[in-house]
Amino acid sequence: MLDKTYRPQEVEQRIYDAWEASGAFGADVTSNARPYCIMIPPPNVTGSLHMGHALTFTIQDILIRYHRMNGRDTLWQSGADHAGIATQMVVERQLAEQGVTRHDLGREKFVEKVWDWKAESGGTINKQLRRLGASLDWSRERFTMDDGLCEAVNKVFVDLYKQGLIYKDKRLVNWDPKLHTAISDLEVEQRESKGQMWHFRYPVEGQEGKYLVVATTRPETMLGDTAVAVHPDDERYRDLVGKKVKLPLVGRLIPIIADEYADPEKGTGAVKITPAHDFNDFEVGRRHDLKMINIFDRDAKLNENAPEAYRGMDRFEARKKIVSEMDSLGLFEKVEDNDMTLPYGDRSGVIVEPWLTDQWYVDAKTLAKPAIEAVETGKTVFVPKHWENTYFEWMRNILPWCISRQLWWGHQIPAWYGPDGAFFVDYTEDAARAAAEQHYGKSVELTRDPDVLDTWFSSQLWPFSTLGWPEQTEELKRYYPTDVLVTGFDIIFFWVARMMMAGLHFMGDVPFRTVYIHALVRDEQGQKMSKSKGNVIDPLDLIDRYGADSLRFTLAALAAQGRDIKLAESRVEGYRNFTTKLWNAARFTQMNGCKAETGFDPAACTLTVNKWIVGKVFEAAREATRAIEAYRFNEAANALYQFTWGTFCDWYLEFTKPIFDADDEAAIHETRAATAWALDQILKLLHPMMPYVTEELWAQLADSRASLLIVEPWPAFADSLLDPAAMAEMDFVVRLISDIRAVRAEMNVPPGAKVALF
RNA sequence: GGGCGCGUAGCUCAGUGGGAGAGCACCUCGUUGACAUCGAGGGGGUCGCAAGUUCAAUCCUUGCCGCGCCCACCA
Repeated sequence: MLDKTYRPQEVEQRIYDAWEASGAFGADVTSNARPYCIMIPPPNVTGSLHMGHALTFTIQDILIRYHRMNGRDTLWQSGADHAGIATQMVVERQLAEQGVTRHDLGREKFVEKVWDWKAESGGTINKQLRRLGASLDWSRERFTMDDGLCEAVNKVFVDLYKQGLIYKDKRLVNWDPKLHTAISDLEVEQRESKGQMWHFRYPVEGQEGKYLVVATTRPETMLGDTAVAVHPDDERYRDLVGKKVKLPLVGRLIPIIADEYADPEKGTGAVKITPAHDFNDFEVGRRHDLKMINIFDRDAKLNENAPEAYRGMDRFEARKKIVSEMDSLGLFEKVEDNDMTLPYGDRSGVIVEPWLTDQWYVDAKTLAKPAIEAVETGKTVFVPKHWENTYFEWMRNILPWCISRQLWWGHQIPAWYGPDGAFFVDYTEDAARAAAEQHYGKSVELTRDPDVLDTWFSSQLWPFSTLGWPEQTEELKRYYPTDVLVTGFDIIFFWVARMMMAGLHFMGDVPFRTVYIHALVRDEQGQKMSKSKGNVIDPLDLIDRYGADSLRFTLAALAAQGRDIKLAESRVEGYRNFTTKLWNAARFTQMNGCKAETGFDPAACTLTVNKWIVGKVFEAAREATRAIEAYRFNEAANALYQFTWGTFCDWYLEFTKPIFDADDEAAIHETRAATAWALDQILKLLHPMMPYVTEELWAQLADSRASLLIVEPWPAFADSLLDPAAMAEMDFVVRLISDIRAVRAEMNVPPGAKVALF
């Protein structure tokens, strides 16, 4: 006999272990079944399960379990991302506690430390994913820095280089002065900020007492000014073009140039040009062949190109000093408040600095073309569709992708430098050496480029690198392109777009047929969850208290398309009650001797009430199927919830009571079988969303039957199962009883008292 | 500046060209038998505002207001 309540804490672990041990999660590359593949968005190796993970992996697991039950050979590829910056920061922080920096250790030792850290702490999220019930193929777990994946990264880099799609360039990058690395545009976060705009007088050369007034939000960069620009049509300054101003504090003479970049409406109409420290100024500098004077070091402190008094000074201190110096020279005109957005590094939280460095770039514009076309022609479809606009918008305006990072943890760039700085990019050091020898006519000392690649450079290969590429494996042939990618909108640019580009370029086909973009999970008030706000709901805590199934079902029920999920704990509680309800319904059937009967034919039921529940099962199954196929998980969840509670428990089980209490053996027999059958269908239908409780009930309701997960097909029925006459009759009875109850309530008829209706 | 999404019951959210819904919360009644993590019943909403299309609009169109997000720019 079943216990009175379901206690998930006591069964989940055991069930998961049994599933995993059975090998049922594994893909079978030799199978004749149609494949179905989802690539897990590899969580950061530093990660631990947060609510966003819980949502995305629940959805993926629902899809995987659903298709597995439908007989597909499912591959849900597991693995983790090495997460360059994030991981390096974690390990550096640990070292800092011991008063050690990575430079004290040296590169090799440091990287060793990171691997040690990974071995010890890197598996956290995988344990947590198991608790959620995720049926990933753990046997194929990959890491973005596995040997095979490293080889793929290496090949992609060298191939693209040889195709002219990767190149080295000296230009401005977003420099993170805290982490001492370049970052890509996407890793820069624009934040609103109240700034100020200062107006300074630059004395015009040879015209005593005449000034050109420039406005700037960044006074400290004036030390690197190499021109002042005015608009060619600006009457106010026309006579000054071609003349020079004397840069205060520095003494350098810099030209006044005409360039359309200067906007007469903004500031004073005259803009100082600092080509080495501003993206727009850089372009102006290129057009006018201006000198580029770099005045910052890697910490964004003033360097030797600044006047002596400023050297070594932090950029913001320098700003104050410059303003006060200009003031005392009588060259400060005014300052006004100015709202602006400032660029912050998304990892470091400090303001990034445009800085002139040598970096490696991908020609994303070229790679984007087929990726745009693939979505335009529907080879890959976004669900919901409107995310395609976001994708197009970014892809059509894509800029070169800076892929080199000045870090130690990651894929080191396969480029080697000769003594004179000439470089050789090749698949192996030997090949590079050979190329160098040919170039120099002798063997020379080579040094490898110390930089590593942006983490996303390797994750963009995930859909095929995990399948063994560049080897032409059976897996690659079988599972690529994958069926669906499930992810949040926040990484459409970082990851989805880049997988599209890489997949099309190297595999000649899209990496996935469908991209399902789900919502963000927010707190009850709609705030983004964050540690600093203290509003984080920990999915593991919810699993502890309510069970994994309750959390999963809640997330599925709230996962409507096109809206963020505001998670209220009361919802989880409500769905926990649902699992209890289901459990007790099963207990009821057990108490009444209902057992699954082999060979039971639902179409052969004779009692109207049984025909009715068979028809209702049919309708629920049809609706759940339709909803899951359409990625409408909330509709599937609600349909099954309403059917299980509102139809099966509230009505059908009540109707069976008088049958079981009477002594019509034939009726009792049929009803027992029908009840057991209907409940079995419910367990199967709920299994993708609530795998644990359904598996436990499946095992307890009949002796020695095999795991629900392993053998049971998803319920699909012929239309003939629906008996319209029985459905109409019973629906009428249900409505009639409801009405009678309402009337009795309205008339205040005491329970048990009889009332005549006319 | 460009784009996207959202405003439905006290709260969290579904939904549809023709009856306005669910869960939670609230009120009334009910515990010997599947389930109080429950059952039966109930109160509560001019579906953001305005105009238009339509026999009919919460739903379609336009405008406005409010909220959120993304991208770009920012001397």
